[in-house]
Amino acid sequence: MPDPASNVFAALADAPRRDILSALLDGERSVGSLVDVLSISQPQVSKHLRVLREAQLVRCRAQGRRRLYRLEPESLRSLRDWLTQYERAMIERFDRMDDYLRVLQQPQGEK
Amino acid sequence: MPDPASNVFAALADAPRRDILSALLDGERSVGSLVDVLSISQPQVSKHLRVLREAQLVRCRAQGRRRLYRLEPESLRSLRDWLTQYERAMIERFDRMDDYLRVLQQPQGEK
DNA sequence: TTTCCATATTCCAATATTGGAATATATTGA
DNA sequence: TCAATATATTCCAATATTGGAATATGGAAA
Repeated sequence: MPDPASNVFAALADAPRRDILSALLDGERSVGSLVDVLSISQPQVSKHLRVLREAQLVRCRAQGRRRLYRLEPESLRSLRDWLTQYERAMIERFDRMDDYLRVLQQPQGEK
Repeated sequence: MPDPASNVFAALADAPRRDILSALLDGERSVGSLVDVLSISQPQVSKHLRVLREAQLVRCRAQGRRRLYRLEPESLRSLRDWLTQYERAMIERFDRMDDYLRVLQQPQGEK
């Protein structure tokens, strides 16, 4: 899965990983602290963190023998950018016509 | 993968499926029209559409023997809502302190 | 009804992902 | 150096996902 967008979505497609991100919402946390908060084994947490790291969704710094993980805003921002184009397209269509007219709309792009 | 959020992210984790969504940006399209635009086989397109349908990312209506697919705004909107909580948390933190202070910040939630 | 066209489904082999258990690495303290 | 702590990695069996080929379904036209 080489392209960055696929990595991000695949990383987010697993509930335990979203739980990890959610636990990082209020700031940096060590791996052990994540193990305590979530009910996942330490090796699993480390594996999930690796996936999140490779998707650039989290960043990690060492402090003594702990690794402190925090959210990486950049990756979430590019996700938002991806979403924005769809929202814009929807809004344009909603602006152009109401629901009733949309039902009557001809399909586009047929050969 | 039973929860809706995981379904949405998993559906988006595949580039061909994002290509399909992108092709639907300017309106409804039949399956055959998608096969022409993207370079994927018809059975593959149908399979991808099924995944997108089950994630509620697209809707389908029949017109004669064709199936016309279009984007489903609701699902994208809930994705945006999920994102928003992270953006809010980031913005709050950025408002509270600049980068230099963030480096000095104590980790939270240690036992 | 028979045939054609558009789409969906099934089967299969290859590949990827998951969780658990065990183990490895690295840092700290005695 | 040795032991303890924190985290990461590896190995394995089970399960899931992918693409291709073949086939099935269902509507439309003759």
